[in-house]
Amino acid sequence: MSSRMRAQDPSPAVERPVDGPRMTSTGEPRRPGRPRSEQADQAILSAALDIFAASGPDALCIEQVAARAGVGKATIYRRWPGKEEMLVDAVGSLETHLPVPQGRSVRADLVALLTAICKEAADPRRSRLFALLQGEGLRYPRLMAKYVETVVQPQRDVVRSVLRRGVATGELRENTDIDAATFLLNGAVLASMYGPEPTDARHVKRVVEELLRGLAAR
Amino acid sequence: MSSRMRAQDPSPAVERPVDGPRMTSTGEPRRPGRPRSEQADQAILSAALDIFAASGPDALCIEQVAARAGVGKATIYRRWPGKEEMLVDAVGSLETHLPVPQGRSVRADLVALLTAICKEAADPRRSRLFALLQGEGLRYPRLMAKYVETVVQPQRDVVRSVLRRGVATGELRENTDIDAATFLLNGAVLASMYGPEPTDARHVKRVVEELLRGLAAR
DNA sequence: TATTTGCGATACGATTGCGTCTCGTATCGT
DNA sequence: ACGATACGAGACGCAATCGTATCGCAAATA
Repeated sequence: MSSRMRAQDPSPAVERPVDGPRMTSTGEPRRPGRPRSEQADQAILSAALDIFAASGPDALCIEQVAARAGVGKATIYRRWPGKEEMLVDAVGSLETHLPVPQGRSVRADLVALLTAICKEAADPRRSRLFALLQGEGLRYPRLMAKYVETVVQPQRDVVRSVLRRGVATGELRENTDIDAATFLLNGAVLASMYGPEPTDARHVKRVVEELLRGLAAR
Repeated sequence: MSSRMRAQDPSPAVERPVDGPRMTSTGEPRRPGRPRSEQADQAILSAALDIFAASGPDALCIEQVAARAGVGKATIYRRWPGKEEMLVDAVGSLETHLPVPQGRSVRADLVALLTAICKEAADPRRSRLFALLQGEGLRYPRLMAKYVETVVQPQRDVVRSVLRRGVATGELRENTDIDAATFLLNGAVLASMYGPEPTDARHVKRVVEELLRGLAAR
């Protein structure tokens, strides 16, 4: 859901018969006059993400976004009342593509998942966004919440489901602490984002391996 | 080392006989005139850290720092040429107090260390600093480097030394992947800094426990 | 005491980004 | 055609912050 009622959505409650040209592509009633450009929408959000990644939420300025998107400032202010609202929608436009766990083994599933997450994180748009939100989250709570909802939560949910299934099938200890394990796994990915190295597949494999085996000597 | 030559340190190479009042507390030659106020130094650095934690490196402005420190702007510009140089020294003034590993067991040492690290991280000055640097590190490389040198590196070194000693004493598997384990441990602490919960001692214990035992069923 | 430097305070011009507004043009429904 | 709305472009005034300069006073050396 958008963070703000758009001008072209006067009221979702208004019902109209389906009669072709009066409806937008989303099936809602349409206002007279020239419709807003979907292309401009996308260009703005994309430019916002790029500049956000490059500059952070403070240094990002509407004028830059407008310039890069090739639109006028008014075109942005017509859609969002301010910087943060625009960014919330920009973050919401991100999509997370995670592999579906194959279920052959917890090890294979975790490696596949963490590899995919690290790969996504290698996209500067996401890694910078992520890192910046770590720091600015407190000052941009809605932005932070949107990011967690859009990106973080799905990742964490999949990891947890893999761990839980591992316990169910007996591949993992019965009394495995799912929360602690999730912390360890998420954290390892996280910590890998500091360094300059882009976290290759071997690294992920080693981390999963160590966690499954445990450090303690037998 | 300071990021900048202070005016009162014209040249470390100049040698002078020790003759009491002509020397500063650091034993360096002294200029005529009123010496700079150590109190102002400390007030500025402290205020800078506070405001940095509250606002981030962009929103932090010299005027605010001067106001909170109770000094004039000129007193700041007399010491540092700009914002980043001041912040580098401010970060350098942080001190890390880590417990010395007792060596009774890897488990106990790790729990003690991670607990201390989490506790330090609960200080907003540090946690916000840390989080902000995650995001702004690329734009403030010297600041980031100073923080890593002052805070991160010591922590990582101690954790690694504990793991290594564990391998030496046989408490940990001989072929333990120290790098991967360090990632897991650091990451778990890191990941815990997202949530609103302040990462209590129980959490740390569980994380260490799971990592030592391993998730895999026997 | 004379000199030198630091002090807090504040005024200053320059720069930057904000959010509003107004152009003339383009694209819709009627 | 006509009214309505969106478009790109950019001018405008406002506020914040920058870094410099200048007060008169304080604290040190010589």
